[in-house]
Amino acid sequence: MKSPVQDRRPARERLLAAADELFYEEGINLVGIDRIIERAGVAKASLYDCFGSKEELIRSYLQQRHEARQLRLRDRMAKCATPKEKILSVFDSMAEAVARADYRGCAFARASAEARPGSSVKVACDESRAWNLALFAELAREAGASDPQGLAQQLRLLYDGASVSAHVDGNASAVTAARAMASILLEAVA
Amino acid sequence: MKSPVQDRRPARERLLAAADELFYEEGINLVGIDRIIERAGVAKASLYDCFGSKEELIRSYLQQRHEARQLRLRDRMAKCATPKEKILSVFDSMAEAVARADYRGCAFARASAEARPGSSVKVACDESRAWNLALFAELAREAGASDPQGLAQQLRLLYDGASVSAHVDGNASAVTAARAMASILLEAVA
DNA sequence: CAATGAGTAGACAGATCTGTCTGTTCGTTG
DNA sequence: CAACGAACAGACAGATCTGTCTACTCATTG
Repeated sequence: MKSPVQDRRPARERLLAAADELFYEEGINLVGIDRIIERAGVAKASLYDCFGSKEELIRSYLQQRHEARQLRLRDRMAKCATPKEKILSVFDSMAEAVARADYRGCAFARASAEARPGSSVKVACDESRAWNLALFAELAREAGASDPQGLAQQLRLLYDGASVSAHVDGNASAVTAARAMASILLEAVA
Repeated sequence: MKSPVQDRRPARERLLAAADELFYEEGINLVGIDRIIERAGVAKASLYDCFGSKEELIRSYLQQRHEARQLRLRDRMAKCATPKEKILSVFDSMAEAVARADYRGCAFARASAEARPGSSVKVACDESRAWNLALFAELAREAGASDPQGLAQQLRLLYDGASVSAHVDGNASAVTAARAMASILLEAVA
């Protein structure tokens, strides 16, 4: 009677894939459980078997995005010769993301805006941000900056600004502008 | 029997004041009608008489914030001698806001993240952003920039980045850093 | 074959939210 | 005084959301 399962991936994977699409596109609060299980082609009970709660599903969705982003950046940086190039490649990575039609800004910034303070969702967002800053600081140190923390803060400021503008205004040139400003900051390090 | 109305301001004002506090502090989707009317000390029917819907109340809340911000900036800029000082005073205004204990980031960015695409809330956010950019562009033109639009975009990028960092990380020094970078951009105009 | 475990469909409870409606109080004004 | 409008309290409808629960299917495995 019922349609057979076409997608042979386990329920957990299909749920995460559906969550990734829907949560990112429309926001974690506007998307309900029912739409996720419908898109995933999964029973509600399976969701609660796998994740236990919507909150935990959101956390897993964010963690998955964070890890994917880490991989993407590591791949890209591995092709760079110098720390400075690695820093700029972070902006190149953003430019690539922004160019996609389904770009909706930083997933963590968006989730953070919707999350209850102190929730595990908020914690996941903060961890991702901390990693970003640490990455910039590490690269700034390798590049020989006299104040790596300060430079890292400046770089992230540019990164955040570009992300906001690219998303809200649909203005991809903001990323280019941010990269150019970052490049100027790096020239000063010499 | 019932307690008399202590606050003599009309219901509309009290509703807007309550909305301003709650929506800004916790987000437009997490705050329900009931909590607003309770804080305002107003009957539910009054809310719907005044605004017609929650959506319209949110729109009015954002409009009120936008107008208050315009006034604040105009006041501050009136005390500045040069266009460059006026531009930097925008960052000073943000520094002042960030220093407040109840700072929760840009109200428009937050509302925008929670709003449905195409909603009147989204439109209000876009209008506010457009005004910001136009202000920077106008001042950049007065300052004699060769590419006022480009400079304005850079300035807003710094502004957005500082706002995000100050809010999410609770890091007020981001505003100082953004102001310093803006100052460098302006020196280059000279 | 029998047992197990993963998955499915869908009803249901309980909470919450927006918006409507009824009926009342009270100050102002004609 | 009488009429009116603005505000009040609160019940109610209808939708939606999270999370639980029952009962069924089916493939794998001992």
